[in-house]
Amino acid sequence: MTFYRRSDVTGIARELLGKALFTRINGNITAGLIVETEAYSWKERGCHAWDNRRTTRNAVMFGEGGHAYVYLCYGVHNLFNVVTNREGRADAVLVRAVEPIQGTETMQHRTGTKHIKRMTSGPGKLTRALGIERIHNGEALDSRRVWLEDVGREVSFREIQAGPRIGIDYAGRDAFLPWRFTLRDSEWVSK
DNA sequence: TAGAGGATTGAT
DNA sequence: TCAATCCTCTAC
Repeated sequence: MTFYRRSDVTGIARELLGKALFTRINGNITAGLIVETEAYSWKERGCHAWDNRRTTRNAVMFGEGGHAYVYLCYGVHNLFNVVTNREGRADAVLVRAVEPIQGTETMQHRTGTKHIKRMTSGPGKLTRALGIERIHNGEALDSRRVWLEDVGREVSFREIQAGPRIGIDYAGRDAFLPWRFTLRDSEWVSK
């Protein structure tokens, strides 16, 4: 868990590419290889914890790194973040897309889609496929229900593409920070 | 306690 | 381009 407790949130966001996000829901294990992430820091306006704003919703961001931050977006979608940094420093990495690697049929059943390529290509879609809901908010990421694993997928520096984050126009200049990271040429990224 | 709006998605 | 949808957050 020390991996998550560093202050380098953009470094962690890069390093999460190629790692796998697992869930076990009612005995069903599903997993996706992380191919797209975004970094958020309390130091910038894109972040829910900007300027150390502490609310009921974002409370887990202020806890120790290595926990899940799950919140409801637009009243419709659950978005999954990895809380990073030490207690009191509210940083997080949003997982925006994964490549299905286990339990694909279960994920198709949950999402009701035949198009596997579009099934997990977005932050709201991958949580639905993996069965992640707000009850998982605050869950430790070495738990039996939600966890991350290194599955031996090597990611070279050249494979990582950086660009501005999506959907945070309200953040002013901070919306231009190149804090969105994708695996170059992956067919599983959003949009 | 009311009102505005959101780290999205899929249909038009 | 637009509606869905439900809290959360802020201001009064």
